[in-house]
Amino acid sequence: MTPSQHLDATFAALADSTRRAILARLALGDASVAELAKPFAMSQPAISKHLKVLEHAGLISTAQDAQRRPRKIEGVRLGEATDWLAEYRQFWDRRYSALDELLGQLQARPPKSKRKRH
Amino acid sequence: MTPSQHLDATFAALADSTRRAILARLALGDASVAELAKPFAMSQPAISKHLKVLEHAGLISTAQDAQRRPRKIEGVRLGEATDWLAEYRQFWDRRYSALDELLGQLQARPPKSKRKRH
DNA sequence: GGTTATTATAACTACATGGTTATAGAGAAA
DNA sequence: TTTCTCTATAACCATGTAGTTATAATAACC
Repeated sequence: MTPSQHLDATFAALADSTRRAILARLALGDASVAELAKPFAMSQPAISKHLKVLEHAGLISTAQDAQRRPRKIEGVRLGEATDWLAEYRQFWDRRYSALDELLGQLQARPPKSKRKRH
Repeated sequence: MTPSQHLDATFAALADSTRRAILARLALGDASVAELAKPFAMSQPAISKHLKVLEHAGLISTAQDAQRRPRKIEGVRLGEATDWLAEYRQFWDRRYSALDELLGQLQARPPKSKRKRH
């Protein structure tokens, strides 16, 4: 898979509130399919499908414990998605620009002398 | 739209390489539909559809200039998506944990004495 | 007015997605 | 061996998505 295809799969997997809730649960620790399905008014096969989408995107992995198939969160793709979004920080984050950064520093620790002007 | 629906729309809009490329172009400055369509081997109506998806997600807005409908990038939703992802930083970012932070500091400036062991 | 440029909309096709129910399979338990 | 538990898979349905071509709408230009 190319990096672009990774982003396709990652963002598509995150574009569903059920799957985001599953990730939120897995952030607290690994969990079986039955545990993951419990909070939802949805059949077990539906949850298995969501898990397949998440795993295809590389956001989770599967282990084995008797009949159970506990899922575990995997961070790499989330990091890549965050990296992609970081390129657009300037469009919402006031702290982004070098000027703002400088102004913030000046406000926190105003220089006493040797101020340069132009 | 609820915050969850915003995330649905945002992540779904980002799950397509054409739309991500359009955002990358708009990050360089506002652009008309024709300008946005030029790099793609795709019909103009197809681009208009992608723009509609992006606008529905609140990632871009439309202005008017004669027949032209220049698009502009809007950062708010990108920021919300980043905020959501930030909750999972610990799963990929080594710098996240307080322990790692401390270890990094120790490595940068190793203490000369009073080293504790266990 | 007639033409040209820019963009949107409509109608259509092919395929993906998100859900269902029914069933199969693998492993533990009795 | 039989039964129970846990999970996956198959078949199906409704809807959404991504593209197409054809056409309409709007504004500028001659």
